Amino acid sequence: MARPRGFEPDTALAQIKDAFWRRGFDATSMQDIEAATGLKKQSLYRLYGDKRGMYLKALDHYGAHEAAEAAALLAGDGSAKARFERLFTHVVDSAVKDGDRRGCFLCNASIDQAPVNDDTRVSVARLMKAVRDAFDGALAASEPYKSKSAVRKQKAALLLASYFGLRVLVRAGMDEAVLRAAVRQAVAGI
Amino acid sequence: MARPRGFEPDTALAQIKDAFWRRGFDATSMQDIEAATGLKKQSLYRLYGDKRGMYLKALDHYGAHEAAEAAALLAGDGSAKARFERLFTHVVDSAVKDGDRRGCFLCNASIDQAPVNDDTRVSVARLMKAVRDAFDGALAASEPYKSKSAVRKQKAALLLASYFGLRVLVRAGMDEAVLRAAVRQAVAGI
DNA sequence: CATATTTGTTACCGATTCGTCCAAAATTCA
DNA sequence: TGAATTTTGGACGAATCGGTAACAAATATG
Repeated sequence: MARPRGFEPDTALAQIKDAFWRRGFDATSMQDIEAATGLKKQSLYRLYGDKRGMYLKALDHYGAHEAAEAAALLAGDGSAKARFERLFTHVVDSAVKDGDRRGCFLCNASIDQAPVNDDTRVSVARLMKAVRDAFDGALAASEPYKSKSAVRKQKAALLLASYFGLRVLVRAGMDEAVLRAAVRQAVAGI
Repeated sequence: MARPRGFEPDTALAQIKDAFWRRGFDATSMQDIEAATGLKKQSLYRLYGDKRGMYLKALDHYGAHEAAEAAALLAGDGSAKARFERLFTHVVDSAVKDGDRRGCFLCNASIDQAPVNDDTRVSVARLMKAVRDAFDGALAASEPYKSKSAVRKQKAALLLASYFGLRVLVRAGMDEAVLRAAVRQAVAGI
């Protein structure tokens, strides 16, 4: 009894996410979002609320897909070292081979929106915690990290910093040589 | 034969830098800059050109001061490990004790402006190269890095990533425990 | 003192922003 | 067919944006 929706809300949200991911919150106008989705503002506002709502939903979408995919790479089989090598190499490969220089949406949001918007800050904190847990879990796959939680915490902290830093370097356009070197050294220390 | 300037251009630029540092390029309006400096737009435009010019000059100011100060910490005396411990500990201390959660301006610029603005991208690349050189130089203070440039390059790459990642975590509001742990593990690997 | 030049202040410009409102067209189900 | 609901489209508004022009105040030099 009602006209059916002419598009898929989830793929539209994925397109919104991509727009925010590339250019950040402020530099992405509603016009940009209309162009990215092929929809009109009316439909967008009705479905996702205001621009901030779209951004937060896009961030959640990132957590449910890209971040979860990364967590899956860490949760696979193999030693702790093998798991992190998988993740870090994947990051550099997609940057170099696919030319994906968007970096990490969570990382981008941490820098340009978390400090100025409360809702974004709590979303970022929540997603960050999930990433930390995934890192911790992957380390716990091998000794001595499995039994020694203190050294595991410390190692996980450095891996977390290295991971985000790597993705900053990717977005900054750093040369492949440096990215590869960082990955090699990071996994060598596990 | 002309009226003298009623303010100090360098301190005004430092205030402009602080504003952009905190909120990024887009979220910082000319009104914000007026408030930060206590000057009127006319004086600002006359002295620094347009908003983008102010941003680029602020970025340079960061390179000449904060980044140079960090390089000085690395260029002091002591072993390579001691030098990086100095730098990394300083980062965490200023975040925790002084409550400075602005993060790294160069890192912030890499994420929110370098991908969308050419001038910013070249400035970022230039500053990033200076940081890399400083890291490489500090590593070369100790063996085996002094003689083995291959392992030095690799180690420097990870330290660079760890450094930027650490500063992202700072801006994201990460707990002191994690920051300290990352620093301990980072210097332990030197 | 007078003139020249820079600074500081106010007003204003056109463009763009996000968001709302309203009406017409489209489409499915009763 | 008619009722319900969505999409589309434009118009609109209030606010803010970056940037410019014009004018008054101040000061150094002649």
